[in-house]
Amino acid sequence: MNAPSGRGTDARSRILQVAADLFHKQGVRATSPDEIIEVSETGKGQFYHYFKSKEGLVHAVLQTHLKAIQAGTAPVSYTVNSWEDVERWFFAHIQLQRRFDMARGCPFGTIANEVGEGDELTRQDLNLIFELMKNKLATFFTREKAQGRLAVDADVERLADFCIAAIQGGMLMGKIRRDSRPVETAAREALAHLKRYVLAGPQR
Amino acid sequence: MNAPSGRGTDARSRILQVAADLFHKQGVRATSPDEIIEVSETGKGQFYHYFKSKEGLVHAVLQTHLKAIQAGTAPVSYTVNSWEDVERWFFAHIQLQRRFDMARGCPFGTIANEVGEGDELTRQDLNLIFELMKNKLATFFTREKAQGRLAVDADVERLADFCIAAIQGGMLMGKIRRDSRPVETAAREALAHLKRYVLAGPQR
Amino acid sequence: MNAPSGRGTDARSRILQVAADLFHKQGVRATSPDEIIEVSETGKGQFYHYFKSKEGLVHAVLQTHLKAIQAGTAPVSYTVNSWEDVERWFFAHIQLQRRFDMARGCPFGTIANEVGEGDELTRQDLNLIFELMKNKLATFFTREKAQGRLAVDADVERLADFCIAAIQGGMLMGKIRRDSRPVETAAREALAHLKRYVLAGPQR
Amino acid sequence: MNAPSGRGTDARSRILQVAADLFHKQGVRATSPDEIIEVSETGKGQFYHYFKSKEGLVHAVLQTHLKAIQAGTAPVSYTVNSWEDVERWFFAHIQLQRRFDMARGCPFGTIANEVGEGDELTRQDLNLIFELMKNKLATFFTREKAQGRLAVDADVERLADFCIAAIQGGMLMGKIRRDSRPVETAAREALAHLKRYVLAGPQR
DNA sequence: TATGAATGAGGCTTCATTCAT
DNA sequence: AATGAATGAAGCCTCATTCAT
Repeated sequence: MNAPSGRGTDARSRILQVAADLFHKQGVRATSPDEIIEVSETGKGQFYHYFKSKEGLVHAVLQTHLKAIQAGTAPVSYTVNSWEDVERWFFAHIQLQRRFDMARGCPFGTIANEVGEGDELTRQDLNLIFELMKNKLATFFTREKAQGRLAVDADVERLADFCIAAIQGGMLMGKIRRDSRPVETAAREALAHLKRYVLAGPQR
Repeated sequence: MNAPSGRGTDARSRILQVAADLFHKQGVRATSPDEIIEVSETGKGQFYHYFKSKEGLVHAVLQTHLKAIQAGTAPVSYTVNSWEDVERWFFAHIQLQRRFDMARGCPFGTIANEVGEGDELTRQDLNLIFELMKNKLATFFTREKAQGRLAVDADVERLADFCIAAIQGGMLMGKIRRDSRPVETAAREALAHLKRYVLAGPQR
Repeated sequence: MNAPSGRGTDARSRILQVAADLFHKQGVRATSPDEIIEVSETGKGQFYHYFKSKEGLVHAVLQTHLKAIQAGTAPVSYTVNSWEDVERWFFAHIQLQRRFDMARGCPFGTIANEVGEGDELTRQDLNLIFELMKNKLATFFTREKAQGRLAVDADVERLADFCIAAIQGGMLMGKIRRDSRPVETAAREALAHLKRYVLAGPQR
Repeated sequence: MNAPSGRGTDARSRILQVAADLFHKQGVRATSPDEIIEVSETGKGQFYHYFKSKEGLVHAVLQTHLKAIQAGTAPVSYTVNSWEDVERWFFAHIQLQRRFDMARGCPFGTIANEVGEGDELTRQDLNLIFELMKNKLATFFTREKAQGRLAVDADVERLADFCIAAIQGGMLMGKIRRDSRPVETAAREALAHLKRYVLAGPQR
């Protein structure tokens, strides 16, 4: 995602980083190219040189997020190989939100909320991200099930979707209450629900 | 101003209705006073005669929503007196979303997602709405518990928060997938979770 | 100037009073009918019932000032019958300005400054006020001269104009320095200049 | 931005020139960015590219005036090295006013009169200009005094302030009478007052 | 790569006034 | 005499983008 040099401080990366942060903080609509340009200390020309439009930048930002998730370099680890990882996944979201004093929601949820009928591209980009998240969870559940540690009537896909919905909704409530308890509740109840499907399973 | 008769066709109501719809459809930021004025067929002056600013209009819209919830005239019924009502509550949200072809989220969630550090007033307004929603649910759970039909270890407040988080997250996912299944899943799993706390209860 | 009843608190007077104050404080252009209406606690209708336009109000305000000067009820006494009165005249302006923390200039000068090519009516109204001021001063000087107490080469009209210019300029400088010394200086130097024309004169 | 060559035909200079003229003609409040944009044949974007706000433009205009005074390129010469220069200074103001058919006042006085409690920046800018004017006069008076050509009881600072007040007040009166005589009077009387402090002085 | 001038549509708000009751 | 709904032009400013260097 960075320039091949990997310096990470070239204009393109700076714009990308600043944009990601501002989008998270205030949303896409509320963030103007001008603001990004100013904060990233680049020029107008640079902006439109690297990204053909604001929409193009949103795409690039989401791609960057996607790659970070895949590479495991995102602030939240989406790799799930154990029940502890599931818990970690939930609580990492809460941590993230706390880092911003409960004034922000999920970086993807925030952008997702803003997509309108015309933003098909952005919707697809977000879809990819949420699909990836879902798969990471579902894959773990599937494995557990295969090993007889999850109830046969557990629908792994649905459980994954449920996790994402719970954390997204929780973060939204956390943001508007400016209180971490709503998210914590959502996470804990969701976990409690998941655990009901867990079986003793064969000893490893 | 608003005649007690509730005619609903005066400029103020028209603006309020149009604004509520556009805010739901595309968010607050993406909706300009000009657009509201045009669609509601009023004049610029009228807009600022009735609402001192766009923020003031948002406040008025949210107040209207709040009153509609309290009065039971909202498109979703927030009155919960039975487990069927809880189900109805979940599915009414899904219905609402389906009515708009899964292109919109929750009217409150959409606005909530957009609040920034400066929109303290709006945040408070939303808080009131979500508190009300929560209370309606929590009150029912409390009653059930009092009658021995809910497990003693069920935290009614948390269960209510969990319901709201699940439906909010579900609707957001539904919108970005443009598919009703994610919400349905969220609703069903949440319900399943709730039901686990239900006891046989004393015969009436 | 008030309604015949002289109550002084009817809508018309209230508007007039508020307008005079706001015009003095911030000028005519910066004062909107809406602001006057709000502060005077009247309604739109009242405003346009009593004054056919904002310009009409300016006219009425200036007429009121003129009448107050004539009646001797203005905050500054424009009656000049002795050299002490001349001094009083100068220092009353300074007092007035001090009352407003040196944040305002002369009520007439402030309005005068704003007249443009199109405001012929307002210009005439101000002319009348300044003519009146000038006459009050010139009349005194003439009397003094007739009694042999003023040098024969003293041009009474010019001395009067000079007094007005000095105090107007002084007040302007006082306002932009937010310091009373510039006006005081202007007043004192002007007075010193006038005194040079004074003769011992016949004993009374 | 402003090329050192001083071409004066780039957008920024054009805006500055047009603004200075319109501010002088009709005041700051009566001059809209749109009008400046139209007359200067630039675009809205240009305006806000070069000046962050209307207030910023006022600041730039006043800075330009200040520099012109310092550089001696202003329409009125503020350099005073002799009594003829003092006279020239007074009459240059009158000339300036006559050039505009007595329909305008002093470019600085006009802006000064409009400053309100909130325009601290503008007030400071004007202060600088008037201070500069005052110093140019006071410096000359001081020199004269040092050379024994001015009465020892002459307060040079006060005389300078007095000159400025007289000319400012005179111009204001000139504008509202649309007659040059009031200013001329103010100038002549002020000069007469100054001359009273002049001593024969040592022969050069 | 990089800079920043230029463009014009549009966003939010206030203005002065008129009209109907 | 009084109220406040209605109107639309205008005021100040930001937006997303393109262009020339």
